[in-house]
Amino acid sequence: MATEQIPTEAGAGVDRKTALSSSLRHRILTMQIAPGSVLDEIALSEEFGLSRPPVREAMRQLAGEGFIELEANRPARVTSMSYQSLRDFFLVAPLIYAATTRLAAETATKADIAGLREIQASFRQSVEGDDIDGRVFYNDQFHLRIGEVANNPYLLPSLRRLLIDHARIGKIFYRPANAQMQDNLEEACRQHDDIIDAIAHHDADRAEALVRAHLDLSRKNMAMYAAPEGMQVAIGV
Amino acid sequence: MATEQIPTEAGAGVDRKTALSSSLRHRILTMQIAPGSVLDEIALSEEFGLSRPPVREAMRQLAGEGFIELEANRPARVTSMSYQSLRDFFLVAPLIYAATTRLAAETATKADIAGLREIQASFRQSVEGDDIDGRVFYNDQFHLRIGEVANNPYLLPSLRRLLIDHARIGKIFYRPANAQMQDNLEEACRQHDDIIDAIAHHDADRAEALVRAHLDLSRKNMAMYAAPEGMQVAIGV
DNA sequence: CGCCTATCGATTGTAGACAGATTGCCGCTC
DNA sequence: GAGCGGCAATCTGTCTACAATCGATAGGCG
Repeated sequence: MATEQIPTEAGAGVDRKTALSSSLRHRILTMQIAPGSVLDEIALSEEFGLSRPPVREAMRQLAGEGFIELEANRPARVTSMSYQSLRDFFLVAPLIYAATTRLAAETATKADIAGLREIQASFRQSVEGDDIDGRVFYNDQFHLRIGEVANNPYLLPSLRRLLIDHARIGKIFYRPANAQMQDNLEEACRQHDDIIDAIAHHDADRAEALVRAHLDLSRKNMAMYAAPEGMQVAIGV
Repeated sequence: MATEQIPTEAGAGVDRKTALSSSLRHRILTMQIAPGSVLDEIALSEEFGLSRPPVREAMRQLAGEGFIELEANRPARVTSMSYQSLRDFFLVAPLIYAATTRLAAETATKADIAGLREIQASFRQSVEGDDIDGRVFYNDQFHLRIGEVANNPYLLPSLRRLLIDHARIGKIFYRPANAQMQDNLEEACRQHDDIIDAIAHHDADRAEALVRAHLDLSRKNMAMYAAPEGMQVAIGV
């Protein structure tokens, strides 16, 4: 267990607790830690040079965000996934994604657009390179940022929860399997660009349509067994 | 500080940490602790006979649920509310409430219906009596239970977040001010009954329409300054 | 031979005490 | 007299150590 790889994406050298949280989020999103796995408090405290209480605090927080599940007198486990999860996901995702994207299109500033383009640049780089975890991570960051631009505290919790499993579903299904999937990936990348454009032009209708198509692409990319049509949403603010 | 009043609604004598969480939730929902108030770790640890670490754990959890807000090296504060909050609330609430209610109508079992009726009985009792906190609390429980019946892990986080402010908005505006408001309150109570009926008959369309009307009633019950129309949702599963 | 039970080990939960940061106050200087 | 700087008190963040609970294994009984 000398593998001391600490991928603290934010590079928080001093704040080890933040590093712990970020690292765990990243590992869970990229399935370095599989759904259902147990998390050992002592191992984590040693890895990050902390004692157990702050580790436990971080656990509670991650549990609140939906990354892990806690049970009394039992070890923490990474939130599990099932076929039911997939069904639930594709039922709700269009609803939430469409709503956040619409709101983002209405309120985005130039700084917001710049931030989105920056993330998208990293995503495109991951797509062109062979960085699977990067794709998963920056796709997550992209949609999360849209949610932050939308800036509605009631919508964000569900978006965050969706994004966790969006990343994990992606990690499962977006393997470099065949040429068709590579095409789809590049299509997804173009859709990101188009979504940014629509948001930049405050075109909520187009942004919503694009994000729906974006989700449909994900859905079609995997076996159809778990994919209902999803809720339709028409927003008239 | 001999005031050892422990209003643990669940009466969890042994599990003091659960009692702490439940009590804080209840106090925040009923605005016994006002938005923006600071929470003193030491005072809470003394009140519930705990040391600070478990109190801090509970704080992290409550922060994840949206009840309080944490900042580094600063005291925990109850999540604040603003005019913007009200606007955001009525924009998103119809979307989430409609979706959860539809799903509940599709999946509810007889046991679920019985549970809803039980909560509704307590709500009606609070309405007929003069128990304002009871109204706030059981209305919260009613809609939360519908969310639990819907049983979609991606929808629940936002519903929970909405319900926090639904309760607090209710506490602000549903004072026993005038006869009109009393009428509205009784109307809301009848709507609850109707919603249960619609769910029991698996009539998703009717359930959705009812819950939208239910929210409109809330919206009309207060000054119109903060109330946009809200997003429309049409669900075709 | 199989099932139940009791004890042991390991892990979770908690307590009390210590370092680091922040805020408010007081005194000093201009 | 007003503004700035330093000091102290308080609170947050953390650590070490102890208690309680759970799971597994081994032994005994039917």
